[in-house]
Amino acid sequence: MTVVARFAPSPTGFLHIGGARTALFNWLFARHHRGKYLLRIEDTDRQRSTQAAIEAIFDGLHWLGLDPDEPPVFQFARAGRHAEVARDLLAKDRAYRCYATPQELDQMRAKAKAEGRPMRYDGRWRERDPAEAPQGVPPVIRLKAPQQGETLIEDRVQGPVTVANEQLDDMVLLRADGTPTYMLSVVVDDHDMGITHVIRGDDHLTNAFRQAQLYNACDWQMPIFAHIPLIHGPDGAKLSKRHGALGVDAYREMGYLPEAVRNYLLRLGWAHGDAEIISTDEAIAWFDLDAIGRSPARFDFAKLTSLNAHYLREATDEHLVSEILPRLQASAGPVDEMMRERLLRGMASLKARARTLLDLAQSAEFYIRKRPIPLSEKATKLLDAEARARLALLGAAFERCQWHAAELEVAARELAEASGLKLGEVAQPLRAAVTGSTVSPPIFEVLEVLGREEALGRIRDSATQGTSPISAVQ
RNA sequence: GUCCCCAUCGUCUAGAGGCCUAGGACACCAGCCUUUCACGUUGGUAACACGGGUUCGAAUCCCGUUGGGGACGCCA
Repeated sequence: MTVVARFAPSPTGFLHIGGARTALFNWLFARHHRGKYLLRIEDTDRQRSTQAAIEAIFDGLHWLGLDPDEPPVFQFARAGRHAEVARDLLAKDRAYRCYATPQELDQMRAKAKAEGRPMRYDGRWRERDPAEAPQGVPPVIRLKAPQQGETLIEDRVQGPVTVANEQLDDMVLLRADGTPTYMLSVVVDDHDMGITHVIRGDDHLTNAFRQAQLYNACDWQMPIFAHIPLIHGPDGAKLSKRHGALGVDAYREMGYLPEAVRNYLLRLGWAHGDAEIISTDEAIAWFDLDAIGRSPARFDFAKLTSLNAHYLREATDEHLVSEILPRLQASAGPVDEMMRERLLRGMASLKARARTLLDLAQSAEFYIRKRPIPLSEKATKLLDAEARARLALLGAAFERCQWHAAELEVAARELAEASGLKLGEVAQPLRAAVTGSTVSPPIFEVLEVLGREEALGRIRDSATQGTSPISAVQ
């Protein structure tokens, strides 16, 4: 049997992180079994579905590398087919028209709650003669669900789960206006699309019982279900926006790499021994439903960030430069070819220190600043009269150097030694003058990348002019 | 309220009756490295929710308690 999996989001908001994980699991499962991974947009709620949300889902999936294997199916477009199945069921006496009004249903629920019974429709039109139908009330079509026995789901993650059929009521298939409900649409679409495995959030587990009844009523074979636990916030409660319930695009904006997000999501509720850093090929080879945990996982930004730092270090310098370029241009102005070259040469050291693309862009800014470069508060404080005097000496020494990191370092060490100073006492002012900050990649390497003219210029900008070197050292 | 599901360090998890003195990762703390910050590296703190069984033996199986989550729409 060829595996056909699907991701079926409703376009009522962005592609959130939980949805992304569901998509990832479906994608991995399909790849692992050399099957297909499809996308279905569940847009039957015309009020809440938006084009913007549809675009956000496509973009988010694309960014994560989870594009479907076939063009997406739009559920609303299939409403006719859904209604046809409902009429079919009606003809086969497996469904019936119900004329209960919303007010009646409200009363039913209130009464059931007061009596401590399940809040269900009582089936009052199930066997009633349609001739008794009230005038002018458009009926809904309900499934004639079994009333005895129990319904069993052999869930691949949760194991066998059963519910007594008395707990379930006769669900609405077709609304009074003739449009299909979600339950009907999902079952018909999954069947028609040849879906073999339904991998989705735990919140659908109870829906699966009702869907199972529908499959039976249609005499269709049921797909295999796998309900994966939801992602919770750090406090164990529902994931809130503040805690990560954001659109995938928000993670992109925060400077996370898609590889990192995927790796993080994969390890949320799934593990393969002690493996932490998992490549896509490994994930495909190892992924299976059996290893999915049954308990909900809490979202943890710290671990995501740590993974991101790893993938940042693994990324090519070229790629990272192009990733941060737009951000740099926005914050520090246009970037010319020479600056781009500097970024490229400095990237190896820069990326080892960054955790997100945001960090990276910020820490790279000094490479593209025009003189005189802005100094941070700490850098300004560091550059007191004494430090500036040292800089003047250092600049003079550098003038005589071949412009290589190693040689510049020797010159600085010699100067420090001659003045009875520690290297840091010379290097820190130098760093402040050249990068505008007290924190940077190794400073002699920075000097080399920056180039003789620019570096010497920056040193001159901060050095004390016309002060006697002798007095300045003291 | 009714039903369903879940329960190992702070977090993600390994663990499928003896390999467990409970392993790894993130976070945290300390040391080393070092011109700063990182990286790296060495070490450390830290968990089987509780109570009953079953068994020679239980983190692992069963029951209960507690705690958490989810579902109960003519939403999806």
